[in-house]
Amino acid sequence: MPELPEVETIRRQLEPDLCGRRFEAVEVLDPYFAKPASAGALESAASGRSVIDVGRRGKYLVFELDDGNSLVIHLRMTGSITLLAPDGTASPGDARIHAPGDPEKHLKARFTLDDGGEMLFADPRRFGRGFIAGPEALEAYFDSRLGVEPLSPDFTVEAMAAMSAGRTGPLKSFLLNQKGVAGVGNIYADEALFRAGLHPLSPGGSMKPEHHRALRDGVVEALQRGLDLGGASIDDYRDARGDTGSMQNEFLVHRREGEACPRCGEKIVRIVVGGRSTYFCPACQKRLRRRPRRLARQGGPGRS
DNA sequence: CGCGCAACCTGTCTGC
DNA sequence: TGCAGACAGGTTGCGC
Repeated sequence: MPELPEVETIRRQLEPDLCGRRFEAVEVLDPYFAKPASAGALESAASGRSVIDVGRRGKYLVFELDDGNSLVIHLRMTGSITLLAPDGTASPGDARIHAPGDPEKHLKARFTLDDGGEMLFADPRRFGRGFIAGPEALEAYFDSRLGVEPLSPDFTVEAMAAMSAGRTGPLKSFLLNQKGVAGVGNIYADEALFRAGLHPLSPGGSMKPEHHRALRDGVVEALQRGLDLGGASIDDYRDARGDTGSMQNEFLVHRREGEACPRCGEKIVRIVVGGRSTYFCPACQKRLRRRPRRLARQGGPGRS
């Protein structure tokens, strides 16, 4: 569920209320949450520590602690974080209320704050993870998994060209690979490709300079739109206040199979790419040829 | 190294 | 109503 816009929305809500606060108590209710480390290790490393900063890298939330270590949380598919006010105010999406059946069935971790508030992590599908890491280990962890931050100045047309060069896999898979652009998931990959006018099955390396720019811009615009709307709530997603986002009301193609393309009116099609549902407009998003056009002759404008 | 796909889990919805 | 099967925002590991 949560991709960059959703995670960033949560981060922005947590930051002002969490910075300067101390984790009075930390309870890991499901050992899966702390895997591969132990629940006890996470509890003891985080409890008693104050939060210096709340950051984000790709889809990871990073709570920087006062001892130099960081608590890192990834929501994966269905994880959610809910911040409860000191007075115990239960917001509409309160994980304990939202969960069907047993009120605490999906609650996986509880971080009690020194002002009486609570940060709750819930996750019905149990894919979400939390761990503690020192600065060097954390840098190595992210460096080995994540590429450029798409909303940073580093995400240039040149960067897009470099990371896609020579790739034979489909553009959709390329966007989902976090080592290229960090933070794009299934929703925003479809939206970005539509905005760029690119076919999800076109090979990454088939893009020409104008396509590099179009895709870079498409990714930025799709993510920024999602951020402006507080994320997309298809099913489970709620922000840290328990509210839904509204990006789902403005999907251009994602989950709109059979509906009219907002640009040309053609019916939107659903295919499966890399095991993931993929939606696009067959009229607006034409496939590119296998390889980029070569210079016609040896004597052409050379590479100086 | 790049790529495709199964696996990890649980819940919900659809079709028979 | 019951039940099998498909599908769901992500990432990792394995085989080729």
